[in-house]
Amino acid sequence: MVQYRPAQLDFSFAALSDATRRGVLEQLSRADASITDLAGKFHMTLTGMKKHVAVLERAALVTTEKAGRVRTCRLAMRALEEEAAWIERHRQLWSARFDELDKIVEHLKSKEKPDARRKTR
Amino acid sequence: MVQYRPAQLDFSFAALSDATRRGVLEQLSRADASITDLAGKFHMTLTGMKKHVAVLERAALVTTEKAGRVRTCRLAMRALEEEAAWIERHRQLWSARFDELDKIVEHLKSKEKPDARRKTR
DNA sequence: TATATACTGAACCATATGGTTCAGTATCGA
DNA sequence: TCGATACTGAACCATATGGTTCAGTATATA
Repeated sequence: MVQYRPAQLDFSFAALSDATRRGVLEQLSRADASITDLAGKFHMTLTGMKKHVAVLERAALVTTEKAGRVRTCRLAMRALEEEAAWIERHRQLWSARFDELDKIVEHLKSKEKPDARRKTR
Repeated sequence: MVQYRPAQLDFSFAALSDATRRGVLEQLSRADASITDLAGKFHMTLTGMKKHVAVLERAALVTTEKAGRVRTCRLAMRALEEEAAWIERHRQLWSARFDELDKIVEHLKSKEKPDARRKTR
């Protein structure tokens, strides 16, 4: 039931492109935290941190829930599955392509061997 | 010898956060291409496509070389290794954390069983 | 040599991002 | 009930992004 709208990957890769937000994810992987906790840890105003958390929520990497005054942030269960899938798919495509190139290079090398030392560049 | 400056991940995740650029990577995984090729394929001006390619180069996902009039774009060999590593590391951290939560949930469930049907929410 | 091709760079535009401050509102605890 | 705490929202700011047009420069080609 996961929506594969292209925008989803846009949002999650964009969310991962900021070191503070990657830090927040790392932090949340250790323990849930409030906005105040996170703002303190990353030396930032509450408002600033709230924006980062909003970006992580939009990317569905984090969920939050407010109880009383405190909004608690936690990792989303599905976190990073889609992103890992995209990257893995492409790594495979590409390594296939590089294997091809390797073969071509090997082929060229074997043809060169007979009269080596022709053009170095 | 790969530089692990934090900015590198910033650049590569940012590069991946745009559907056009992901499309360009996909295209390049099939064959090298000139700026003109790519601009045509993605219905964009040369100048616009050149900017996207510049972003992919900054992220070290693509390399380019100019021969005569034509600049040829190709995938960088190292492409996506670092990004995949980051994501995998975190997927592991997080699944560990979710396993913990599962245990806690199981524990609570077993305690609840005696008098189930308490609070549905 | 003249023309077409392929790119490059500057300038511009609208919108997004990453941060702030300031002025609230809501809730907790003494 | 009063003060402190925790967040929220609006407004602002500088810079980045994703695109364009226009005016070049360099290279192929007829």
